[in-house]
Amino acid sequence: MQQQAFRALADPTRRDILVMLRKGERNIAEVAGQFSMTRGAIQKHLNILDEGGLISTRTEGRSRINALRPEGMRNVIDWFSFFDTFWDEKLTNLKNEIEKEKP
Amino acid sequence: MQQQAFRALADPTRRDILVMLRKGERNIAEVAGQFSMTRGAIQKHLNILDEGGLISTRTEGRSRINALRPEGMRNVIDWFSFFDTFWDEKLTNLKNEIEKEKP
DNA sequence: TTGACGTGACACCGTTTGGTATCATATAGA
DNA sequence: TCTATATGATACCAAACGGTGTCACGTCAA
Repeated sequence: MQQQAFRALADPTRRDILVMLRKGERNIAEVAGQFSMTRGAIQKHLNILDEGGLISTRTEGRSRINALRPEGMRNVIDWFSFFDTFWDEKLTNLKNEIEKEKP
Repeated sequence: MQQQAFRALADPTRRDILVMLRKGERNIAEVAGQFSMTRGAIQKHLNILDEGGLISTRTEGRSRINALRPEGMRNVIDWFSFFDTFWDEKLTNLKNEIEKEKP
């Protein structure tokens, strides 16, 4: 799953989608409207983001709503904590803060 | 360059190499010795990590020494600061701490 | 100088990825 | 019901990627 998250983040379009979703949830067509790319391509990107746990999706009528999933980023942050003691401390603290903020 | 860093992090072998380099710098053969993969493949991975700014390399005699480059991670952390205010504050503080630690 | 060693640079191959086009399904609304 | 809309699924293509093998070059040591 962590691997899926890193893979999802490797594509610039997908990172742009995440930045876009920061402003609020969107269905596939709305996301696709912001990119010069077909809906099919955007849908694939959204699927990959979902597999990486970076977004959550739910179906509402005939729309599929995509929303940011901040705790999915924890999988990425987790990895960074492998580094030296300095990083480890800083990132562990950060993770704890994120935990506390979760609803 | 930020894109190169994300791309470099997308491969599990490359992430393992970074974790390995945490223990100290290594030449190509030494890195390759830890993986069931040819030296050529490892060399390619090291090149990609270098392009992403995640490691630094220097030639010493006939050896090429690869070392972790923690500030290269900043390019990645920078991107995460695009998210919400909470994340922005936490990560900005983290970045500042890293800045202070730089020699 | 000779030879072993570490590396850089290619060429090559199979697989994956990014993107498009197309068809099928399901839902909202007149 | 009929129609337009939003999506899911699939096939397909070109390009990029992961990995191997090979050869040439520079460096260290005898």
